[in-house]
Amino acid sequence: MTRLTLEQASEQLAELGHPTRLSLYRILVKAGNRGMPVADIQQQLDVPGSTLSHHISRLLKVGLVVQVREGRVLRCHAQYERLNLLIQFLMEECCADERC
Amino acid sequence: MTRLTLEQASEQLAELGHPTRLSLYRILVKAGNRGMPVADIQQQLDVPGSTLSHHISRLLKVGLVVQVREGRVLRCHAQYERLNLLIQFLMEECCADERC
DNA sequence: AAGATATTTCTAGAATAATGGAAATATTAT
DNA sequence: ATAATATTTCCATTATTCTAGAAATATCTT
Repeated sequence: MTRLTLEQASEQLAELGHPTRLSLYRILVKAGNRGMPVADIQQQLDVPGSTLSHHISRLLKVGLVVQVREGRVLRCHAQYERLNLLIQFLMEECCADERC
Repeated sequence: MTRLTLEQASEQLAELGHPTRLSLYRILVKAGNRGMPVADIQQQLDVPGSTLSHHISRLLKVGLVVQVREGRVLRCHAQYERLNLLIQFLMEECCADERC
């Protein structure tokens, strides 16, 4: 994928637009390529499992996060590429006019 | 202001996370420094006035848009600085780990 | 002052999202 | 097979957001 549609971009923005999810996403960004198991995220965020799971699944749905199973642990990874596309989308046309 | 809090960032992201508002915001970004009157935006977006006003006020609330009255016209302007802060926030720590 | 224009505020109904406990599923260990 | 662990799915409740008509406000024109 090389470019987001308005729909895709607004969906992703909406998912990042929740404090718990934004925090979760940043934890994963910070965790880098090794990612992080759900349990570790939960420890950092201090929310009930079902709530956390709900938020993770929303980030999964829009492709900002990916999960890989490792035994009984599910490891989550931030999808940097998606964030880059989103930022690209936000900056598009930003200089169609004058200085920016 | 030089840095957003998580709360501020998530509020702004939530407001951009709606297709009509994202579209509206991009129209203003594209319009550049001269901005655009509400009526002109309405013509481009084709939504009822009260709906448009609601969306504009949400963007105003988080500082992504600013309005200046010119007679009976209200001219809207995108606040690029805010978007830059937001993008900065999203990219923070992005390379705390390895390649990015 | 009255009328026209631009836009907002009020209001209410419909839709969507957030939260978290309890039950279900998947995997590993004994 | 049973138990233990990790996580999700189900469910119901509460809260928030969306939408748009109608009324209100602000400004300009005559």
